Amino acid sequence: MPELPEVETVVKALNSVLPGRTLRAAEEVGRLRRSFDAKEIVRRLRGKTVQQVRRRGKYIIVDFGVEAALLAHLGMTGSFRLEAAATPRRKHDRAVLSLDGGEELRYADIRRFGFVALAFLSRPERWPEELADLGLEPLERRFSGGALAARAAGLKTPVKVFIMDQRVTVGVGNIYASEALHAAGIDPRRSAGGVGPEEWNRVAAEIKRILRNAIRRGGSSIRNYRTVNGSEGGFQRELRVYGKKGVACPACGEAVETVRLGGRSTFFCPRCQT
DNA sequence: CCAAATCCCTGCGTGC
DNA sequence: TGCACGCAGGGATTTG
Repeated sequence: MPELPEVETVVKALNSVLPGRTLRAAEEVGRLRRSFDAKEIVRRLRGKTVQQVRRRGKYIIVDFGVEAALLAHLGMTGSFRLEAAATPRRKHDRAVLSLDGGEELRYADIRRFGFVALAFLSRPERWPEELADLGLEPLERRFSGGALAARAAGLKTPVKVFIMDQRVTVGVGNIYASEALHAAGIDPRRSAGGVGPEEWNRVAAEIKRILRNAIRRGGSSIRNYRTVNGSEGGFQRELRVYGKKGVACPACGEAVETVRLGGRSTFFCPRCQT
């Protein structure tokens, strides 16, 4: 399931192939969470050339150097492929963008939790308005233990739910939240408001370290995640608690336990997370 | 205002 | 082999 490292990997791959390519046509093949309005996309972007591909949290923005841009979210099972137009389409392809040179950028999404849609930039290089409420980028300098502590003050919300809240920190999803709290030695069930300053420093540092490490590995391929060329990431081999219920904690040997927080399965070691 | 619950969607693993 | 069922979860929406 795509979180920040997976989205970052996809953005890097798109950036190596899309800039300089011109949009010729768009076609909706299946419904998504948001409408892929092919007619309107063509009206605003046909003949326009991709300038760059960016990321904000788990959202992908394709810039054409004009007010209109494409905004995409991979949801749980979204993926992009760049293929020759003659290559047969696949069962779960939902949206197709035809480019110059006889190639198509195809968006596939088994469960339709993601989307590709038109978005508008108040001015070039700014973010679409619908991303205004997003929180700090965890790999930027401003993201720190102090910033997390300030936002968490007085909150009863479980710390794991808190660090997954996209209004606080972007890009941390269910896998990396469990992994970061394990590395930081914090019990995911504790209330965010009760976590101490030094503990927040550890949480922030571990989020940064784990996300960077996962980006180096090309993300984690759990279930359906694939990068643009169809290959899998490698970070899933380094997961220490996620998906490991009953397995010995790599740090202390205690069996990993699971609990539901915020409606999501959460994995933790009852001995080394306190 | 906040937090918890529900929904969306499809594939996969399990039990019978 | 087939079928019912539970589970996976990011984010929007609904409910309490």
